[in-house]
Amino acid sequence: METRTLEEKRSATVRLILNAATEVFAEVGFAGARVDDIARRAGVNKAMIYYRIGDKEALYSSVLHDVFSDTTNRIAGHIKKGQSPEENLKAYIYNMAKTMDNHPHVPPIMMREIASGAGHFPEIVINDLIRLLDILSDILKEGVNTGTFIDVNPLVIHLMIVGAIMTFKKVKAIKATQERFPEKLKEMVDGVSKDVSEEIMALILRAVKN
Amino acid sequence: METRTLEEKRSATVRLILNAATEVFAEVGFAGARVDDIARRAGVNKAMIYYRIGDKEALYSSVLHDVFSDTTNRIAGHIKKGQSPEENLKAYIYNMAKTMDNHPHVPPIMMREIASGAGHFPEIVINDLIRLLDILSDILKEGVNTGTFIDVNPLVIHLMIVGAIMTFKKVKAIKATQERFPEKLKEMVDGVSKDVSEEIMALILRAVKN
Amino acid sequence: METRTLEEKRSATVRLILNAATEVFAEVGFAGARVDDIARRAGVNKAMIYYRIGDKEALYSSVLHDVFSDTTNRIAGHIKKGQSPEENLKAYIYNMAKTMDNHPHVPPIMMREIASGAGHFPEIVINDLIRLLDILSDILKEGVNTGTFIDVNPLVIHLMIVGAIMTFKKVKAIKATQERFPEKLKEMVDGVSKDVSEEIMALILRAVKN
Amino acid sequence: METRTLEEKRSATVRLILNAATEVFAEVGFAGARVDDIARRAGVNKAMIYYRIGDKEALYSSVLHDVFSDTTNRIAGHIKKGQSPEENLKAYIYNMAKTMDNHPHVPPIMMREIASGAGHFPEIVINDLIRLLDILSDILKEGVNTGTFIDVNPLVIHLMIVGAIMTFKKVKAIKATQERFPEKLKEMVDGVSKDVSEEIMALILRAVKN
DNA sequence: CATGAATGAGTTTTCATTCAT
DNA sequence: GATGAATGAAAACTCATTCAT
Repeated sequence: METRTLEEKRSATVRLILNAATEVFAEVGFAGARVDDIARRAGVNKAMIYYRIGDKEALYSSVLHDVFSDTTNRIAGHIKKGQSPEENLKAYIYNMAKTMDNHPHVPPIMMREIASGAGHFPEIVINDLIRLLDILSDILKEGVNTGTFIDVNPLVIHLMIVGAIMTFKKVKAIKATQERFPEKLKEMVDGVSKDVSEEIMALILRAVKN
Repeated sequence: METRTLEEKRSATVRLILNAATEVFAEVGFAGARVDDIARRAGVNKAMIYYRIGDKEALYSSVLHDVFSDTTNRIAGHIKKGQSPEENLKAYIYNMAKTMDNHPHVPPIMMREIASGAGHFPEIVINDLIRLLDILSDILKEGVNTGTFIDVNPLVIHLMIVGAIMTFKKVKAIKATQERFPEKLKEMVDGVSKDVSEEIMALILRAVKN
Repeated sequence: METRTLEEKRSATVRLILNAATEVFAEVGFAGARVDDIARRAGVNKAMIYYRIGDKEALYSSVLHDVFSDTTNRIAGHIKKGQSPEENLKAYIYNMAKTMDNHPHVPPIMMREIASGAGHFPEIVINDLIRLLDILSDILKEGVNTGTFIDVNPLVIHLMIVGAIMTFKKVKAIKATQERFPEKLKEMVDGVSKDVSEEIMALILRAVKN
Repeated sequence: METRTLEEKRSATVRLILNAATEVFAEVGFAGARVDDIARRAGVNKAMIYYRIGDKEALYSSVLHDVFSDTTNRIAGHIKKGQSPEENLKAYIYNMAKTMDNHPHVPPIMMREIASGAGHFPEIVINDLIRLLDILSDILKEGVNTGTFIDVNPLVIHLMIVGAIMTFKKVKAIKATQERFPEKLKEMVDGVSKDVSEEIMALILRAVKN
């Protein structure tokens, strides 16, 4: 006796598919993913994927778009004109880390995308990423203007931040899963207070502060 | 007129296979790689791969081992007791970047490995990585002892360095290939003087120096 | 403001479906036809086809029946007792050609049906065809009786007529569509005065006239 | 202990595939054919078809080429300069019929090809057909020059011949298979002395002779 | 040693058909 | 009556791996 409209029903199905696909693509990448597997996890018929979204590539694009589109919005929303460059930089890093906490699929998908030359990235996702870099660039520029920051390349800063967060979170996840995780590494991972973002924030600020 | 021994011929064949396989795995990952393709690029018969090395997984392990084994040695060789922590940290970063220049396949393979939970990493490679972290850890510790550095987590530092280098080099490579590369990004990439390692060295030093 | 009765509405829908189906079956044959495609072209919901007509085979039968039923009537109506055998034979050929002009889907459907062993032809259609041959047979017999024609097999005559008309019309249609249509063929097609039926009429008459 | 060379083995496999494919395409057309079925009939692994020939379309093209290429050669070989136009026209018709006897798959394949707009015909096959028409055209022209024939369109003549032979042979084949074959038609088919080619030869000659 | 032939077991994709509303 | 959602079954196609020579 569910009283959902057709529209609701459809988008619910699409949601199930995208979520399952995101999971699978994050775990094993595009080539490693099995459409069968995605359908099973989504609890829908395999043909439904083709009916609603399209072939495997279209599905992957949808996932990329779905996953990255709001990431940028989320971060952009926390950067404010009134705040000091230092506060904004902190917000940038903090929200980046938070987004990756909430969307644990983003790091692996992103890493693989970069690894394979970003060939799958749809225009729109690229634009999101650029918007993100623009935001960081503005923060850094303002910092330079106010004499707070030294002049640094925003891309390098971004990569240091993201590279560290992304990989750290992934390594931590691996640690949680694998029993044969080396003791030495374990210590290092645990050695990080509360959250990496704190540590990274501190380091990046030291690096760029005048 | 061939004056090569069988042994030489064999290892030459193995070399061809490993090189081709490294290329392919770097480009498209394990799941995306086609044994056919590897054989074709190596210029050897496909059955030869099975005869000499084994199945696809064995081939991948061989590649991982082949690719990572000397990376650590190379870096370790440049860290010297007599040098100041600052100089050693610089050497660490510089040689990391250099290694990735010489082995452009390392970044993508590594990124994908981390993305997929490092399930393929053979023990020996893990050990290499730990040895690397140990080296960095020692450098940082000595820096703390001599009052040069503040106390930071070596893993986070490592990831900031490697994440930035790896991704930057890959982004640069993408820029070189894709024509539809966005203008904004192009500027940022080109904005980096000569080599990223310089920029990163400077930033990391500022971050950790007391 | 619709003033159509339900009955009218229904038959209008059925008409849309049959027309679309005829088109599609003519273009790509039974196996090549997609129910989806037929529904889309008809502008009706796919389920409607099943509701109103039945499965794909039932649809095909309906189309065959729909397409062939009046063909015979049309031709039969033009053959008259009072006319000379020669005039009747001309009428036979002329109306055959005319029918195929008005029902351009008949030739391809018929050709394919024959090609695949006429397994789909419903009894009623077969009977129509036989009635047609009977008509021709009568014309030829009367011609023999009046000393006008020599004794020939009506089936062979029919096939010569129909084979030529059918294929010629199809080749002409192909010429109109394909740009890479060979020059030589183009000339031959254009070499035919006004209508093939004229040419064929003349030839067949020469062939059978005493 | 078969002592065939690799080359022989390969072409034997290709032969098996092409023969099976020809059969199946002739029976059910391109869209109706199942690659699985073709492989089964050929007694080879399905993957072999893709390995040796390519996808279903490539297979179909190969079949068309295989089937039509020697048809033309066969007919061309029987047309001689020294012979009278009348003899050559007879040879044309006779050998056309004979070829279709030996290659019973040609008629249905051709009929379906024409029905679907000859979209699959590879250039080379089209050229074969044109060569055939050229031959007929030359025969007819010479007949006109020597005063033997009236001036007629070779394409129409060709279609009358081929349409009649093709369809007659197919109808005869259907008669042999189907038990519910109508009595009337049966008589007409049986009414044809020995071979249709005789009947057609006579009729066409009457039609074109001066 | 080396290689081309061959294949079993998937994997992606399509499509006629049914169902729930 | 009509329609969009959904699916089972099958079809096309791929690929790691083995085999015979």
